[in-house]
Amino acid sequence: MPRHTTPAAAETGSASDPDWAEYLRANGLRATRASIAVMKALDAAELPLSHAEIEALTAPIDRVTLYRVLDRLAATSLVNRIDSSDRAGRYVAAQARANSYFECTRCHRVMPLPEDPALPALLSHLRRQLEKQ
Amino acid sequence: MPRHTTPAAAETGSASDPDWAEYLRANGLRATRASIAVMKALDAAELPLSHAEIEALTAPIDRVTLYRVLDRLAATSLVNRIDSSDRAGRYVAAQARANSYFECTRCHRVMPLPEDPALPALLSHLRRQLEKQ
DNA sequence: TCAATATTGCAACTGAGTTGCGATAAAGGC
DNA sequence: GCCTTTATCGCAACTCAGTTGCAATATTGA
Repeated sequence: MPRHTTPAAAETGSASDPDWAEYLRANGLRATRASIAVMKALDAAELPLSHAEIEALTAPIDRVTLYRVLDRLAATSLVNRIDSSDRAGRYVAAQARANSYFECTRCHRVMPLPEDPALPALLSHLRRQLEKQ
Repeated sequence: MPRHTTPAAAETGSASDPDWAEYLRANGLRATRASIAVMKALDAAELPLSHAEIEALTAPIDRVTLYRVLDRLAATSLVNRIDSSDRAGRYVAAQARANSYFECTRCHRVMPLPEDPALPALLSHLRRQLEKQ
C-alpha cells in the first residue's frame, strides 16, 4: 500500500518527511512532542489506529496526554475518530480519511469503503442544530 | 411517524398487538418477561434506544439481564446494535432497521439514512474471515 | 528573555459493558 | 399437570475506555 499524502502546506524537505510542527501551527495548534509524534504515527499507519496502538507507537507519552492530544487533533479535524463496536475509538489522519468505513466484528479492524451518499442529510441536520444556537 | 411493521408470522390478534412470545420462540429464543418487554419497547420506539432508555421503559428489569437480553436479540438479529460516539450502543428492532444511520454529535440521537453500497465489500471480508475457520 | 497561556503527567474517578455463580423460570417429555 | 433439563435472572464484583482536577512544565508571542 502506498504512503498517504502528506500535508502540502507543511512540506519543507523531501516528500517523505513533512514538517509536522509547521503543519500543526498552521492549524492553530501548538507543536508539542506528543502531537508531533501522534501525527507521524497516524500518517505512517495504513489503517485507523486505536488509542492503545498509538500509545505503543509513541511511548513513553502518558495515556491521558494522548487522549487529550487526539481530542485536540480531532477538534481541528487534522484527525478523525471512528467509532467501533468494541467501544475503543480508532483514529485516522484526516488527509488519509475515506468517506466510509466498515469494521470486522471479529477482529475489530476498521477498513475504508468508497463514497457514500450520507452527507446531504447529515449536513442539513447539523445546520438545524447550529441554528438552535 | 407511523408505527413500525410488526412481525407477520407472530400476528394473532389486531395489527397493533403482535404476539411477541410466539415471535421469539419462532426465532429459537425463550419467551421471558424481559425479552418480551424489550421487543415491545423497541417496536414502539421511533428511533434507536440506548440501554438506559430501554431500562427506563422496561423497569424493574435488572440492568445486567437487560444487557444479556439485548445481546441475545442481537445475536439472533431480531434487534440490531448501532455504535455511537458516546460509547453507549443504541438498539433497533430489526424489522424497523434502515441500512445506514448517522448520529448527531451534539445530542447523540441516531437517525436512519437511505441505502448504502457497503454490503458487497463487507460480505467478502466476512467470508474470508469465516474461511479462516 | 519573560510573561501569558496551553499542555503535561499523575491520581482518582465515571460509566458502559462483562463475568461468576447460586437462585429461578421456561420448554419439552411424560 | 408434573418433572427434568436447560436457559435465564439477579446480584456483587470487575474490566476497560475515556474523563476530570490540579500542580508542574513547556510553548508562544511580545
